Amino acid sequence: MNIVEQMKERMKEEIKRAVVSAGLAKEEEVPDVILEVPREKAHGDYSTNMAMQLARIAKKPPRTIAEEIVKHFDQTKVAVEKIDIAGPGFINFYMDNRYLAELIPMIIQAGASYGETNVGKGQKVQVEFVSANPTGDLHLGHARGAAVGDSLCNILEKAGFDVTREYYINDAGNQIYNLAKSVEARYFQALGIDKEMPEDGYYGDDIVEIGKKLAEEHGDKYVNMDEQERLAFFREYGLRYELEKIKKDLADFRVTFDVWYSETSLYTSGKINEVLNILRERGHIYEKDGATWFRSTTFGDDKDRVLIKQDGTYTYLLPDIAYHQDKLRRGFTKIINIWGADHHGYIPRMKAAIEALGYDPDALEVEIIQLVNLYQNGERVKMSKRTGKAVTMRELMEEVGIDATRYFFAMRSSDTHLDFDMDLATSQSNENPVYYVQYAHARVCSILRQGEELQLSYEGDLQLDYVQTEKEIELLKKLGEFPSAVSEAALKRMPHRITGYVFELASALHSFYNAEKVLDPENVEKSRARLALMKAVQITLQNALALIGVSAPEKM
RNA sequence: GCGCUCGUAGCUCAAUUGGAUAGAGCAUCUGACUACGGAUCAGAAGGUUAGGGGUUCGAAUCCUCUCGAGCGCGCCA
Repeated sequence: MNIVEQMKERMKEEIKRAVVSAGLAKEEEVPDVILEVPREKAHGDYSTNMAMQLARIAKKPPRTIAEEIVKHFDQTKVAVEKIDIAGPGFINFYMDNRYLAELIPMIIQAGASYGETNVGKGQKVQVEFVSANPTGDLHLGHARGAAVGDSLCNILEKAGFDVTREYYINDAGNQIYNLAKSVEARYFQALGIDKEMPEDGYYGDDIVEIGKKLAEEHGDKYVNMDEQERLAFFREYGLRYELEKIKKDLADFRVTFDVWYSETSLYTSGKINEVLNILRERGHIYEKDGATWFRSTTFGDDKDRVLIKQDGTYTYLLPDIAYHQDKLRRGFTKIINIWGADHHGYIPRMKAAIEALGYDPDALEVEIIQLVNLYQNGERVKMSKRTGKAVTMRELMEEVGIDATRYFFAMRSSDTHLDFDMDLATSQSNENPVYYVQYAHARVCSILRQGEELQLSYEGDLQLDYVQTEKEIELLKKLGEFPSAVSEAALKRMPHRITGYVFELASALHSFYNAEKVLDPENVEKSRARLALMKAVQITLQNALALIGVSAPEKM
């Protein structure tokens, strides 16, 4: 807990004490004190709505209550300079903000760990994201999921959760058969032999590549082979090729996973049969029309769901239920799935399954990522899976750059539709917010370099009294907010809060920079104190950018 | 037809989850120290939060209806 948070806690306690000693409510009746930073600067540094909340309990008008609270509030206990009552009964506190300078040495000492909190209390959380089928290139939507998922994981870790990142590989079922058939067709075509693509084939360039590669490496070796044998080989080959490509794309996007979980492994390990038996024993299974059904309507789903088809094969749902049971058995008390919007209708049946297995359905949380529309040259680029003409994640990284792409996706709340403007994201100008933040960092680095050249050090004893102008106080406040920004973003699963935070911090830095000089050869102590402030800003910018997977360049 | 998500400045998005005069960026307009890096800063203008009704001290946020958009509604994954 840093100084800002400590002060906030002390303020809350003092407000509560004042309420009780004013006789407005008994100790146990006092609602949780909400202490906010008002939007308006004119409303002070902190503000509470306690008087309004007490209106019902104390049976008095809010403004009267506010006056009594203020009367009993001991300013000397906390660094409060002035108190106002405003509007319908807000109590506004104006602080003596000199204490904030203590943040500087604290942040420098914390270094890369600054911003860490323990709101997660070590809770074991599993986050499953991307999980794209290994049948083609990752595209725009996957990129958004990857950026949001990875940022969320970073944030959760920073906030004290024990996070496992997981990718579910759909390497079983129909689509993999289609992959094998598609590879087969492209292989024959590469050899100049006419062969039709399967009906639900994959038309991406990557499959064409695989066909060529196979033809080059193995010639016509597979042409006359037994079809089953041939398809089995192509299946494995295609799968491995696609998976390696996905891993490479994601790693280059700065996204790595702890676990790559194979759907096929659920078949071979017997976990599918096991979960089926459990559901059966619990009475949630029935047979109808030659198929096996899960009575998910018992748990609020629209209709019951087929688990085993007439032909004896499994639907997608069954292994997925087994997978989710496995997650819970591994000791995760919270499992977060990040899904594309086209899967949102799937949530009720998955929750139903978890409940049917005897777990709390709230253990599963699904974050929906809305679809991305791509615009280029002012026109909407329509995506098509069939023609393989979708913009791939690889293209996006190469054309737009990793920093800009990750920042752009992390910037927006993920539950809204997103228009991705390629021209804007590619432009290396002030239209692009990522440069604004990175520029702030480069600027700070530059100042620190020049401080070194002048033989000025921020190490050792500092005279922090020099840090006191309005711009510096603003900057310090922002620095102090970082840990609570992390906690908020983690608890509300909102990575875009961090993007917002880092932008505000950059803004405070630029504003300070234009108003005050850091290096003043005439005043060594002042320069040193301000250099230390710059160091604290540098650390915080780096830590915040790291959370969203954006680099912090020293020069641009 | 039913369900889910959504509709906020000209554009792209926020809004501390029910709080004060709804905020940023871009675009537009006016300015800035012969620049510790001008990819910056200071300021102006821009709104009936799609629309109506309701709940209460108080609503962009909760309830309801209408309009509009996207996505679902398979023994596909």
